[in-house]
Amino acid sequence: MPERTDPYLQIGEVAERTGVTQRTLRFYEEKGLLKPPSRMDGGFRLYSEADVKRVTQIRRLQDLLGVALADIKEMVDAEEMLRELRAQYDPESGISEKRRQLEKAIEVVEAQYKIVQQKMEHLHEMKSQLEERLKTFERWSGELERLEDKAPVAGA
Amino acid sequence: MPERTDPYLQIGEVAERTGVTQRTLRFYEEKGLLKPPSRMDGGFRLYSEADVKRVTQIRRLQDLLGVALADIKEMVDAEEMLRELRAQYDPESGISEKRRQLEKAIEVVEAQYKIVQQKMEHLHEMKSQLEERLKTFERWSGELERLEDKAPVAGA
DNA sequence: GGCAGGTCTAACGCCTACGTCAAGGTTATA
DNA sequence: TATAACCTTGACGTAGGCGTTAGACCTGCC
Repeated sequence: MPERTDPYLQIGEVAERTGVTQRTLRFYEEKGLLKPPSRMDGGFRLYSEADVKRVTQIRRLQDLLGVALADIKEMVDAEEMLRELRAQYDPESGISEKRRQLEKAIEVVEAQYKIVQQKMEHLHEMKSQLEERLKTFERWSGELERLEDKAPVAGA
Repeated sequence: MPERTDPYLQIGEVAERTGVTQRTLRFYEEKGLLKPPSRMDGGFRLYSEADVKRVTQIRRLQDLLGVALADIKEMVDAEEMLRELRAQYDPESGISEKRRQLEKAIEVVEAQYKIVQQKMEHLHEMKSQLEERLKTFERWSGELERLEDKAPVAGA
């Protein structure tokens, strides 16, 4: 009788593994970014590995794209729809419903894609500029060195 | 007698041209992100073109790097030091002082550079993943279409 | 010199994304 | 069965980044 369902995790472990606080996990749940996890009899939250992934995903979107949690909710909601789409893969019910969901998902992902692209372009520009500046600095540094050789520091 | 100094701008124009509010401009000044601009006799702020550039620079750092204004202050402070370095380009006074300033500037710019690089790497990953997903969506879309052909929508 | 429209400072407000108690219930282990 | 370690739900607090309002002042123009 193997209790092989999933190695469920308590909130503390999830917090440790994801690097966020327990408060943040409850907060995300409150805001609908994480679906309410299952519970032990006593009320303790039990998270799955999928939840852990979801959290790291959220953090990446926050950090990389710098978008608000409300927008991130849109994105993860779309993901959730996709899970459902993939799960109920019976071609029986609601094909047009599925099409609508799929189109919504495409929309969201494409929006995300555009943000990523724009960011990358702008970052590329910025990178070039920074490289320019670093080169300038090296030149200056060389010039300063020559000046120091000619006129050694006072007190030396 | 040409009054050719600089076409100085009032706060409203700067706000319009940079896309930030007047409040934001005063706020940045308060926080040391913008040096106190000159004033008209009556007290109205008079900004230069350099100030406009500074503002757009600040916004880019905010938007692209997502760093706090305090950190941005460090960056723009370094820039200011460089202006000074470039301005007083007499090799007379304080060579070692200049070296220190230059090294500080290099430090700041390199830090910024690393942030940019990391962001770009992560964004690149994310981009690949998004492309994968879009391909998957296209496949699904095709499958759905075939299903719809076989079993036309109810009500048609 | 009077009016419209722009600007000034000061001060309080607000939203986001959590931090930080407090008081009490749960679980595992000895 | 008791005790340490963990978790629960409130509820208030906070930091950053401005928004908004009030009341007064300036500027340009007729």
